[in-house]
Amino acid sequence: MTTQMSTTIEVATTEPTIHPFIQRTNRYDASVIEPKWQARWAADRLYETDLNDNSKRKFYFLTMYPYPSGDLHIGHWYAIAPSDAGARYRRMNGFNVLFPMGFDAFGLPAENAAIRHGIHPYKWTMSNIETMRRQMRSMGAMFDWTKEVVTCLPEFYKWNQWFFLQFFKAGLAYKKMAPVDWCPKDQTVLAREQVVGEERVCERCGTPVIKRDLEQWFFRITKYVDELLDFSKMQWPERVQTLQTNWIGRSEGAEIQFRVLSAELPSQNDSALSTQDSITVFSTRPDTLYGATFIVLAPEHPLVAQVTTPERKAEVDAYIAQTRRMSEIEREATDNEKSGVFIGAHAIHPLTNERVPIFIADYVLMGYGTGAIMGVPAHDTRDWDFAKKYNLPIPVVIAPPAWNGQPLDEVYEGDGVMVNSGEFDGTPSAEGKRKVAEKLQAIGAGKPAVTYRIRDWLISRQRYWGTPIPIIYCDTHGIVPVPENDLPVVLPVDDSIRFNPEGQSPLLEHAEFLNTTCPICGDPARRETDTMDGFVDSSWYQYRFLSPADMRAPFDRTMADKWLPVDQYTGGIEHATMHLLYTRFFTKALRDLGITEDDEPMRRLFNQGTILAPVEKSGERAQKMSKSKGNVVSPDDLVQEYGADTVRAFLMFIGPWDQGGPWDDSGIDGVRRWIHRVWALMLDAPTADRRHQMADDGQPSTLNRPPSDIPMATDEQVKELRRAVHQTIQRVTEYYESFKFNTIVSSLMELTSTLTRAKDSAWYPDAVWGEAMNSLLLLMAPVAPHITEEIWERLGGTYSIHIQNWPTYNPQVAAEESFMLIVQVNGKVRDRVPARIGIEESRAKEMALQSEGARKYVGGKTPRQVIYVKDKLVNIVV
RNA sequence: GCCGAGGUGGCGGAACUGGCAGACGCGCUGGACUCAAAAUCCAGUGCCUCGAAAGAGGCGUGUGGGUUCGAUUCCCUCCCUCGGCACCA
Repeated sequence: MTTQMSTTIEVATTEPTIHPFIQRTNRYDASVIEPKWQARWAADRLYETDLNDNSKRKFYFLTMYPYPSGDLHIGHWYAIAPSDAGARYRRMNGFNVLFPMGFDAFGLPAENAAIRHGIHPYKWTMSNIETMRRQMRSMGAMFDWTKEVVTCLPEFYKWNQWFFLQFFKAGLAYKKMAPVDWCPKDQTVLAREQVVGEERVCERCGTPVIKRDLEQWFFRITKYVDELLDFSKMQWPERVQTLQTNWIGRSEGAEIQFRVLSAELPSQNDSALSTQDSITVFSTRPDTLYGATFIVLAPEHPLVAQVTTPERKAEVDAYIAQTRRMSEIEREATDNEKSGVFIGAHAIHPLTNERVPIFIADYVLMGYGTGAIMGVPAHDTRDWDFAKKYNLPIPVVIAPPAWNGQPLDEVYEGDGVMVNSGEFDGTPSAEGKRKVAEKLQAIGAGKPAVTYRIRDWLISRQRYWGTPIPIIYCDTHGIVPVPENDLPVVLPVDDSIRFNPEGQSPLLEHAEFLNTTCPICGDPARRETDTMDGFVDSSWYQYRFLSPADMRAPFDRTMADKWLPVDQYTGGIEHATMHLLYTRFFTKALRDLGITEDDEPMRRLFNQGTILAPVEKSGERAQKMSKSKGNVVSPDDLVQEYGADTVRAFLMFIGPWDQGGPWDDSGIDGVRRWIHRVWALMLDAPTADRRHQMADDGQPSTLNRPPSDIPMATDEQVKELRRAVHQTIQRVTEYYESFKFNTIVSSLMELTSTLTRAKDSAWYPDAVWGEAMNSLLLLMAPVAPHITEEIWERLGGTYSIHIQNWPTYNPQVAAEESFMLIVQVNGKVRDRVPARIGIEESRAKEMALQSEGARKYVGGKTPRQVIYVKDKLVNIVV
C-alpha cells in the first residue's frame, strides 16, 4: 500500500471520496449483524472448499470433532474458536483451506439416554447433532458443512467395516481369548488405554474394572511399536511424544533360558517335559545374572501345571485360586507384602549351573515380558523383599560405590562393576549387559531382547450403538468375513432393541440381525454381535471429509494423496495414548495395505487446555464441567448477552491456549469494551470528548472535513502512527503462527488505543488513516469475523474481508528511530536518556556517564568497567 | 518411586537471543457526566519505609545457592501444584 506523506486533505467535489468517519449510521449491535453475516456467508458459500482448486497451496486444518452429547458447552468453544481463527488466518495467507466438522456419533451416552429416557439412540444422536450444528453456526466458524461427517450413519461406518476386512485379510485384525478389562457398569470390555489411574477405573464412568477371560477382536498395533516410537516425521508437542513413548514402554534387555531340572519331576510327566524344556525370563539387567538365586513364574504361567511337583500341588493350586479372587487393584498395589509359593522344582542357572528354586508369585505379571523372572535379590527391590521373606541367598554381583565386600544392608539397583560374576568380574554394568547377552546367545541359553508395555488394541464392545463387526460364524467354516459387496452390515435402528445389557451385546437378542447365512456354504450362520470401539471411527475420519457421501470408496486416492496428512490438528491432550496413537497406527496400516501413502496422519498438533467449571469459593479445586454435576457453562447465554465476536475474543484473550483453567467471565467486559471501541474508532467522528460514544443514538455525522479543533497531523505523528501499525502487523502475524491468541488480542487492543488517541489529537491523511483502519480490521478478522466484515463493508471494502490478503509490514516503517537508553549503575537502573537508534558506543557511554542518575550513584568514583548493549543500555560498574 | 509440565501484583496473564519485571485486561481508588443510578470517559494502582506533598530510598518473578557487569530467563539444591505411568522385571 502506498502512502502519501502530504498533510493536506483533498476534498473531492464530483465523486466524493467518503471519509470513514462519515459512514457511521448506527451503533454496534451484535444481535443484528452476526446473524446477518452468517446468513450471507452461507448463502454465498463463502466457506466451501473446492478440493480440486490447485491454484493455491492446500492447507488442511482439522480440529477434533465433538461427541454429540446434546449441548455445546463453553469448553467446545474454547477449542473451536481459536482453531477457526487459525484456519481463517491461513486462508487470508493465500492457502486453499479445508476446515471441516463432523460428529463422533457412536458411543455409550446415546445408549444410556435410551435407557433413562426411552429415546432411541439414533433419534437422540441426530437431534443433538441438529442442536450442535446450530450452535456452531452461531459462533461464526468457517466450517465447510458440505463435507460434514456423521459416524453413526451407514455411509460412514460401512468403511469401518471395509477397513476391518482389509485388516483381517492382512492379519492385522484377529480374535483371541485373553484376560481383558471389563467395566461392570457399562457392561463391556475396554481397551487397555481406556482403563485409567491407580484405581484402574473405566475411563468413561469411573467404575473399577475387573478382569475377565473373553474371546475378543484385536487390532495388531504392536506390529508398529518401533515406528510409533519415531516422531521425526511430524511436529507434535513433546508432551504427547513423551506420553506415547511411555505408553509403548520399550525396554531393552535379554531373554534368558533356565533349564528345568526334570529329575525331580514324576516320571509320568517326563513325556510332557523333556530335558530341553526351559523357562524363559526377561531381564533388563543381564549384568546381574550371576546374582539370580531363584525363578518366579506368574501364577497363570502355562508351565506351572507341568513343573509343579505332586507334593506341592495342593498348596500351589490354593495360591493360584487365591490370586484369582484378588482384584486387579489389590494385586498390583505396590505396597503389598510379597507372597509366593515354592513349586517343588528347580532350574539350572545357565552360567553357573547351580540349582535355583522355582516359585510362583503374584508380583510377576503374565501380561508383561515372558511372565517369568529371575530373582536377583541384591539388585531389585521386589526380589529383595521376596528373598528376605523366604530366606533366599542375596549375593552381591554389582559393586555399589565404595563397597566393602560385605553383604548389603539395603538393595542396590544402580549400575556398578560386576563382581562374583566369574569371567565378567570387573566389567562395568553397561558393558556387562551386552557381553552377558552375547555369551548367552553363544551358548544357546538366551539372546538380546526388547519388550514393550503396549498391547494390541482391543476393539470389541458388547454394546449396541457402534459399528457392527463384519464377521459371520458358520458351524462348518468358522470365522467368515462378510464379503465386501455385502457391506454395510447395517445396524438395525428399530425399536425392538433392549438396551439393558447383561454382559453381552444387545444385538444378540435381535434375531433378524443375528441370523444370517454363511457366505461360503449358504447354511444358517450367526453374525458377530459385538460392535467396534468408537476410536475406530476417529482413526481415519480425516480422510472421509474429502468425500463424506461416497458409497463406492472410503475416499478418493488422488484427493487423499493431495490433502493428507492434516497440516494442523488441534485437540485435547486427553487423547494422547488413545485416539492420537490409534490414528497413527491406522495411517501406517493403510499405507502398508497400499491404500494411502502417508506415514503419519497429522503433521502438526496443538493441544489446547481444558476449561474447568467455575470455582465457587477461592481455594476450591476446579472440577471438570459435566452435565451430571450441573456446572456446565452454556455459550448460548453469553452469545445472547455479548455477541459471538466478544465471546470468541474473550476465550482467546484469557490466557495461553494450551493452558485452559477454571471458567471465569469476570473479564469479558474488558473485551466487550474493546470491541465497542473498535466500532467507535472506525465509524464515529473524532471528538475530544468520547464519553457518549457507546450510548450514541447513531445519527450520521455530516462531517467531511477536519473539525476545527483538531489540527493536521505532523510528519512526525504520521510516522509514529504508521510505525505502530506496522509493528503490530509484524507482532500479530508472529502470534498467529505460534497460536498465541492471548497476545494477538492484547496487541490489537493496544493498537486500538493508539489509533483512538491519534484520531482525537490530529487529522491524518486519508491514505495513512485508511492503511491503519484496514490493517487493524484484517488482523482482527480471524478473531472477530462479524464486526470486521460489517465495518469493512461500511468503509467501502470489497466483500468479503475474509478472502482479502493478509497485511504485510514494511520493516523500514516498523523500525524505531530512537529509544530510551537505560543507564544502569552496578546493574540497577538509575536513569533513562533518549538516544537515536544506531548511536555510536562511545557517544552512548558518554551520555550515560553524564546523566544525572549516573553521576548521583557513581559519585565521583572511577568506573571499573562500562558495558554497552547496542541500542539498549549502558551499565556502569564501580 | 519414575517421567513430564508449571510456580510472576488482589485476579487472568505479558516479557525477543541473559538487558527497563508486571504489557494487555479484570478488580480497586479518585474524578468527569447525571436529579440519581447504570453505562461511558479520564487519572491512579507491585510491596514496604520515610514524607503534609512533590518526592526519596529499599525490596520484589516458590526456596536456598551458583555463573554473570547484569538472571523471571542459564546451572545446582530443596519446597509446592498439576498431569501421566507404576510389583513392567
